[in-house]
Amino acid sequence: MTTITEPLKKSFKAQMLEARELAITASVNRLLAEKGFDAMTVDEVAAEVGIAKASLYKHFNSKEELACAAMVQAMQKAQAFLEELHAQSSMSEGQSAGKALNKLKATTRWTLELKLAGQMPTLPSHNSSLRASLMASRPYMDGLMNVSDLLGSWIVQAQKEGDIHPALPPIAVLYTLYARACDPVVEFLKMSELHSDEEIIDMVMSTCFEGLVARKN
Amino acid sequence: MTTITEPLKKSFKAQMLEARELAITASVNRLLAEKGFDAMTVDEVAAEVGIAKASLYKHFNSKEELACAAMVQAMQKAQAFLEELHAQSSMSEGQSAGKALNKLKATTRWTLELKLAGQMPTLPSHNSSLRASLMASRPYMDGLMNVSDLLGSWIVQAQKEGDIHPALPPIAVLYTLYARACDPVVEFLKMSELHSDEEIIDMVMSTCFEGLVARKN
DNA sequence: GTCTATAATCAGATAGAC
DNA sequence: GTCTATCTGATTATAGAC
Repeated sequence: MTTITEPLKKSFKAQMLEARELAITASVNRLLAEKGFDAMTVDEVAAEVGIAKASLYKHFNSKEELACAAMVQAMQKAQAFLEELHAQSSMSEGQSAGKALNKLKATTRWTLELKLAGQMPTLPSHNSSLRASLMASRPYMDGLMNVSDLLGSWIVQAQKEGDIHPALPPIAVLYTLYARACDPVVEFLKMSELHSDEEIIDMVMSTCFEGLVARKN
Repeated sequence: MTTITEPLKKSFKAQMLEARELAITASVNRLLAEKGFDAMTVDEVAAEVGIAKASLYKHFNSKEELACAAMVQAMQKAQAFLEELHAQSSMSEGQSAGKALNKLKATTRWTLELKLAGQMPTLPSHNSSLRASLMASRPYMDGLMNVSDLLGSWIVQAQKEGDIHPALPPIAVLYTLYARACDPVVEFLKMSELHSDEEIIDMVMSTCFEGLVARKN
């Protein structure tokens, strides 16, 4: 009777496939964080996953698709984090945790922690084939829109609450926060080995939100 | 009589050579700013300079040397700018222009202007063969030391004057300023075409020095 | 020193057996 | 779907004539 076994079989195979692809995107994500898209080779990915390069190409049609899948996964993680934060803050209306600025700070801190842990995939700074692929990827763009909308609303709210400089266009604030995901200051400070990860995060957070100039208030 | 003509001849040839190499580094500098080291091909450089690729390799032994020469030239330009600033401020002791913070701001603004003009060569964010070559290049490292020393002294002075946040290690401030040379926020804002170059610079300057958070003082 | 032509290498992608 | 072996194209670098 195939009516019973077939669906189960299919589901099992699908699970194996999904697991394999998750292992792949995890490796890609790590390599993308470590060396970036250009320096990452498909051979390396295959070696790290432990399968042949040709097998990779059964799952993904190109190096760009490979990287896209990893970026989409990372974007989904970001979405999950933001939604969690959103849900938490709804339960603490009026309290400090509910303040928009604090949500922005928590997000930025999370980003820096991810980066220091070597788990933040980095986009090429210049235009490249990967950029084009990402812009053509619905799941990625949807995720990006989602994240940007939520962060954007927090930025506007924080400006209303007088916590974020009101003269700055929200888009500029958004970009400034996004830029923390690829801030070279983090790597430089890490390389200097003079500070702990926590200290590095605190310094970058401070320069980002408080600025370099001393405050008198 | 070779005693008269020879030196002149030699000097002329040397001048031609220097001019040619200046044309080369200028092209490399532009391409480095536009697409970065990895995406820049030696063929492109040759095409833009208007000579054969093999001729390039008579002047420079590798792609890395080519890029190094351009980076050294850019570094020298920076040195010249800083020294000019230093000399100017010596003549206006006690005045606003002589304040260390203002020199740091002027330097940052100059960096952003260069970047917006497409004349700021960008290093690969991750380790690469170029990094190794630069670290092995005496003229580059000498220039970097020079620039860092001068900026470092201004940072310390600005902290003494109470203008820069005193809790920040000077090295963190230095890195934060260096990072403006490859700040993706500049490109993102430029691409959005919502703001003029001046506005972009003002926004980046503001977030860098004043921070995102509103100031009450 | 400049050129044309070519070598050498590396990395993305594919063929075809199993 | 996975493998080994191979193709293809791009790119760095060089040989050798002038």
